[in-house]
Amino acid sequence: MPSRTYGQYCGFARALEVVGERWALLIVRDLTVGPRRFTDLRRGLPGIPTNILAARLKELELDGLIRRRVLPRPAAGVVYELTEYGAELEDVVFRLGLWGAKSLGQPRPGETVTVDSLIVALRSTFRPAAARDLRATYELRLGEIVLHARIVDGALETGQGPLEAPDLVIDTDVAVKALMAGEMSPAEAIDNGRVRLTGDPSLLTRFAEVFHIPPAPAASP
Amino acid sequence: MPSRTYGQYCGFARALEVVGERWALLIVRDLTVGPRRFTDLRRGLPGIPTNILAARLKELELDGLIRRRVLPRPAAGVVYELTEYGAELEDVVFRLGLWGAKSLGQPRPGETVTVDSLIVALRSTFRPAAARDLRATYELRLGEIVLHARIVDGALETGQGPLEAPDLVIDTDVAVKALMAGEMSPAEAIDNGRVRLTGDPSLLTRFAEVFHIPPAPAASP
DNA sequence: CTGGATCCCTCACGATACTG
DNA sequence: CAGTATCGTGAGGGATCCAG
Repeated sequence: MPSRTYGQYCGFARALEVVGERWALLIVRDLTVGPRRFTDLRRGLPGIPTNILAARLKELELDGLIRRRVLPRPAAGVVYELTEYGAELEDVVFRLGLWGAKSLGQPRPGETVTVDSLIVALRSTFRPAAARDLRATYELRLGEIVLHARIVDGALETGQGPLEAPDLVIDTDVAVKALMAGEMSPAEAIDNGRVRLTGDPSLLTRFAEVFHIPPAPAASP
Repeated sequence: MPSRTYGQYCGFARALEVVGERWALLIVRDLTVGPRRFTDLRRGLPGIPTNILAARLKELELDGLIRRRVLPRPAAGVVYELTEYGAELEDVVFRLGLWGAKSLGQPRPGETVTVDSLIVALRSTFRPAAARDLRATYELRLGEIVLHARIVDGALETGQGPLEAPDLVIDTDVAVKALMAGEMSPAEAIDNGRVRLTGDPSLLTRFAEVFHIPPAPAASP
């Protein structure tokens, strides 16, 4: 049952046969953040039918991208995690995400933001060069969503949830995308109330430099 | 009619909404090689229904990835070509193709090879560093498929069809993949007759160095 | 509660025929 | 050559149910 094929002996076509099915790459995206339970994935993929999620997980496991692991006691349960082969897709996920971010205007009705997609957004926009001389911890809040980033020596660590004593808490909404894309300056963002800070305000400028969505090229009609 | 959506405000999800539909990225793949007519694309995508091809082209044009251009006389006709935004996907196509190439075993029954997919394969596996001191022209033949590559000063030029006086003509079949992946040495390839050469045989070794599929990591079960 | 399996319904896709 | 029209099929959407 090798899902639908393209009939071409070609690496790229083969890649699409493996991860080109609907939802598949979104599952991979969330798993690049870390191992996840069935229910975690379901929460992170609003609207995915459970049968589809189960089917994709089976296919991805069969193709060697993910591994199903039964947790030892007392945690009990099952997690899915990327194999090394699956993890090699991280870079593609990052680049495709950056490319797609350029087409992100305003959220459409009903669109939500998930923790893991935001973590991926931070990791994919992270510019080590711009973070060389920075040592800071951030806590980012978008409504219910809370996550954190720790920057040390040009390296980035991210995770869900709050931090004990972050250098800066950024309380915001989807406007953070405009900030990261350079469409809104930190000063503007504060002035119009789209971000509210707790901590060292100068770290917001660094944030926008370190997590940066490159601008789209001029439209060619 | 923004095809099916994922309901997430996320650059990556948006990217999949734009190019995640079946066939869409294969069309982009072929267009990275150059402008193509409807019929060219159809030939390069064996089995694509014409209504699907037409629908994808409309969607991709609407999303600003491709441009429909009516050729001036006397050529007459219509070509599709990537816009600058669409062309930014080239790198993702290359990387995904390399990743997928690792899962390419033997061709499955009925699988074909197309010119443009082979050109993309050459361009994505090309290693400028390995070609620094090389100046050579290759003609590659796989059955009916004929294409060429010209390497000058670490730069690569590719195209369909033969060349006037290539330094080396490589007459082969899908085994060329094993050669590029390092699974078969140039000597072996010649010995077992999977490649037949016309020209300077030593250039075959350079070919395998310059166009190289990196090996897969050890399987992690 | 997690981790799915099962059902039905719809629409995107596949195959083919046909037209400007 | 460059598509449009038609129609059948199966993957995906959505709700519900079940076992450990």
